[in-house]
Parts: sequence; structure tokens; C-alpha cells
Amino acid sequence: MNKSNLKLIAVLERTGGFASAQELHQILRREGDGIGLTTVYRALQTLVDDKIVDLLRREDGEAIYRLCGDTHHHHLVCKGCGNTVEIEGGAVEKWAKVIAEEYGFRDVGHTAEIFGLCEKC
Amino acid sequence: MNKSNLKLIAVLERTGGFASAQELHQILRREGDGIGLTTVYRALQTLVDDKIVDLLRREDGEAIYRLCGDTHHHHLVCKGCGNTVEIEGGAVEKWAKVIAEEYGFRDVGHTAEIFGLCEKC
DNA sequence: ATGGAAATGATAATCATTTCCATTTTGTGA
DNA sequence: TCACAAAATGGAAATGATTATCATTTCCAT
Ligand SMILES: [Zn+2]
Ligand SMILES: [Zn+2]
Ligand SMILES: [Zn+2]
Ligand SMILES: [Zn+2]
Repeated sequence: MNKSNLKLIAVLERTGGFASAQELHQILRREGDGIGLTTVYRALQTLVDDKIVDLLRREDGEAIYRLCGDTHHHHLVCKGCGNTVEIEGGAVEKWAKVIAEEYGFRDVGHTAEIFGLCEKC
Repeated sequence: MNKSNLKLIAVLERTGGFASAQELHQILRREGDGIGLTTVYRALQTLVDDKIVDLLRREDGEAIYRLCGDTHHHHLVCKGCGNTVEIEGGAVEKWAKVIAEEYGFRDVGHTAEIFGLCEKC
């Protein structure tokens, strides 16, 4: 485990939730760390390979990362104001598992988001 | 519904399954159609907006498109070969509804995808 | 036919990510 | 400590998908 990898783990811990490589790089730079963008990408790649970090995708395809072991959850997003609530997957978790087994899939993950208009909007 | 949109629907019908914008453009070009890449992207965008086409992401973040049936459904996608199965939402539908009500959201929709490795991969 | 709106496509711009490569840091045995 | 190879680093350029511009063409109603 080299220095850069530890830095990335630390910043992911500090920020919590998801962040893109570019965002993580900016955060580190803002904090005075002169780490290069290349190194950020490289560190994230190895952390993903080592299953220390999860890789997901934003709506636009950009890769976002989070520490594994963060509690798994989903989102309820307001289309109007962007306000977001973290919610439990509840029935979704079992649903995903059952379906995957039914079709013989392994190494399975899932995404589930709810979006609508909140009370204020 | 303009000419290009219909062309894209036709080629998606012909090929079946998912394809990227670049691939669809190449296919049309190979078939002698001089359609521009810009138009392919534009047509796919409107078809997605009109819920005629589904948009998903490859493992590397590239957008892939497929005709969707009119019935609401979800997807089980193989990260290895891209093979996709349309599945019923089952418990997800109620989950989304209950959560949305609980938080006072209206005009609500949801997404839910499962991804993993199929038996062959 | 004619004028305006919509559609089209070539080109350039954008933006995340990867590749390349020269330089620096680190670890280790003499 | 010293030498030296391996690993790590980061800037710059390359790549590749997607989007923005904009001049031109096609449609369509009058
Ligand atoms: Zn709102
Ligand atoms: Zn879940
Ligand atoms: Zn497969
Ligand atoms: Zn559903």
C-alpha cells in the first residue's frame, strides 16, 4: 500500500459518499496536496482492483468512487431542487439477489434510485 | 417523428440488443446511409426522452441504447458480454411507491438495474 | 413559388480517462 | 552510508465519446 493510495482512502473517508476522480483531485489540491491527476486515477484503479473501493457511474457516465464498507443505500432525489435523501434498499436488496440467482448471475451488484418532486417543489 | 429517428428505430430493431451511438452510426454508414454522427446522437437523445429507447452504460461508461417495450421493466445486465435480460420490477415497484409517499414526493419514477456476470462469462 | 421553421452534418470544442516518458523517491544489499 | 534497481510520481500529449456551433438543406403551409 503506497502513499497515494492511503491519501485517497483518507480523503474518501473524510468526504464520505461518492466522488469522481476529478473531484477527489481538486479536494486534495485545495488542501495543499500537490498530488497529480494521473496518480489519483492510478490509486483509484488499484483500490478498485483490491476491492477497497467501489466504482459506480453517474448518470452521464462519469466514474464515481466510494469506500467499500460504507453502508449500502439508495437515493430519493427531487427533480425540482435536487434535494436528495438517503434511503434503505429494503425489498430491493432481496429482489436483486433473487433475480440474479434465478438467472445464474454471480458477482452481482445493483442500482436503484427514486426521483420525483418534493413537497416544496 | 422525423426521418432520422425512424432510421434509428429501424436499425435498433434490426440489430436487437444494445448498441452504442458510434456502433449504430457505423452500421448505418456500412449500409450506405450517409447519416451524420451528430444526427445519430440527436435522434437517440430524443428517442430516450420519449421513452422509446432505453439508455444504459457499458462497464467503461459508454452509453448504449436499445428499443424498449412499452411495458415498464428493469434490466439484468452481464458486465462481461453485455447480454441483457428484461425483468419485472416485482418488489421494487411497491418499494418506490411507499418511500415516495413517506417523504411526500409526487410525480415519481424510479430506476433499478442489476448487473453481474452471466453463466458464460 | 416563398418564407420561416425544423432537420442535417461537418467541424470544432469539451471533458474524462489513458498513455507516455522523464524525473524523483524508496528500499535493499554491499 | 553508498550505489543502484525498482516503484512511484506527475506533467504533457493522446485518445475517445459526447456536445456545441453554425452554415446549409429539406419541409411545409400559405
Ligand atoms: Zn424539491
Ligand atoms: Zn441496494
Ligand atoms: Zn456474459
Ligand atoms: Zn419498476
